[in-house]
Amino acid sequence: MPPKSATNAERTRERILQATERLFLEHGFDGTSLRLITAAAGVNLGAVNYHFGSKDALFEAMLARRLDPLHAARLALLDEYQAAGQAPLSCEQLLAALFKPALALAREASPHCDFLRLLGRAYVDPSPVLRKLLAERYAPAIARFKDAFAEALPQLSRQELSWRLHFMMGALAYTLAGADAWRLIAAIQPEAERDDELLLRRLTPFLLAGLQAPAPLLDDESRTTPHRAASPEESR
Amino acid sequence: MPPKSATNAERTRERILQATERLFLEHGFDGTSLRLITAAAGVNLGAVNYHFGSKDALFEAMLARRLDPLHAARLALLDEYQAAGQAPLSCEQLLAALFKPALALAREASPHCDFLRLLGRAYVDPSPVLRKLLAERYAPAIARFKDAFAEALPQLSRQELSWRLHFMMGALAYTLAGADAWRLIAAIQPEAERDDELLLRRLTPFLLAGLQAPAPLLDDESRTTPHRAASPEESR
DNA sequence: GTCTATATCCTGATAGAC
DNA sequence: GTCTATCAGGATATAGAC
Repeated sequence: MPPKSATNAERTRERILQATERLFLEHGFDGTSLRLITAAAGVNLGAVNYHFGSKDALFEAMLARRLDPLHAARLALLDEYQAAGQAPLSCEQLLAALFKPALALAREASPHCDFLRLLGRAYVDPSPVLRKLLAERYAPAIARFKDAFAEALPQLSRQELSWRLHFMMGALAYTLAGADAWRLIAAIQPEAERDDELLLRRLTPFLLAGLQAPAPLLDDESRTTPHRAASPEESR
Repeated sequence: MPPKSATNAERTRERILQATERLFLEHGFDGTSLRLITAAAGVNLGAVNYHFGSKDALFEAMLARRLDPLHAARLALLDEYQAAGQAPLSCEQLLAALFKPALALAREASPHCDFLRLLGRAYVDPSPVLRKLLAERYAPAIARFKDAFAEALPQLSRQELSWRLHFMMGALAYTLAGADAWRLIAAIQPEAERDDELLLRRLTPFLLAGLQAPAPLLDDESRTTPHRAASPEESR
């Protein structure tokens, strides 16, 4: 691909993709109209459908361009760790296999793309289009990590583990997305700081402790009656 | 709602609010059109603007109806705990002051309203309308909890605490929202289980451990990732 | 007062001109 | 190949009938 073959068409495509990324971060899928995108990219409305076919396909292309390499790198690192020794991997290692590729790509892509925020937003966006895309595309990669976590945390029941990973995913996605409910609500977050590496280094001990916490004492996994006697209202 | 004194208008209002709650859970703010709402509620489009004035005002009314009592109850419980003893409250107590009113209202409102899911969705929705609403309306309540957490976790710097609360909020909101990225992606979540109380009892030890985890050593390399000696361009 | 009918703008998509 | 002009339907909001 010599500089001459970087045709006008390819540069148009690129401008559309970058505008889509940026606007998606701010407005989500439903809130980002094609007109907003084309206005920001300085291209015509029809160009989107010419290059990508539809809004759905455009967003799929935009996300796949960033997330495919991420998941490939994550699995490669997981493979590497698993090949290194026969003992089960630790939670630290698994978090590293999840975070390090993300950080590397974030550094690589920046400043064109706020990569980690894009990742978070994709995970919390309510649009069925994105949910379905993520579900279909990245299920195998995530399932491998789930199995690895199951080995790292054998004391947890499969159900308990599922929930813990869900909690972890929530803290991660919400934080990355900058879904700043608390920041807005209570000025909780210091103004300037937005250092991806620092953020993940703060997040890691929180998640590790949460994952390794003792399992809660539940009265019975198959509770038939939610006994109101032990209900929290009366106790103090 | 008394059966006879409920005028036609009031019942229309109520049907609109209930439809809005249900559809917002599924589609988010941007994805929930007034047409969708009026079709579900069996009322005319104009009725919404007559009763509420605008889409924004409708969603504000819908959320305030649920979240105002929640935050009032949370603050009342916090007051009660703080009045009981002069020692700083524990994290357990603070989580209880956050969770117990939510659970009580969830039980009360159900099955008309999936209260906790509504709460979570409101926190993760990308729409600026909702973000602004939550920020302006519930800032004082949340700030009080932040101060209380600062007393409960004196070993954490203010900045570290801010992040931990942010992480906690993420796990909470994401889980409550049923933002089922991982569920969809990896069938992580067991099918049937959706028991609010059980969910919060699983979440509590995770959050407690995370909040109380030792603070990361940010300038020391002793807590870097395992297995790999060389981290990619460690420049700080 | 309450809701029907309508107005006006915006959305995603396409057919066809350059 | 790329973009202009335009479509049919959906978006919110309002003017006016009962």
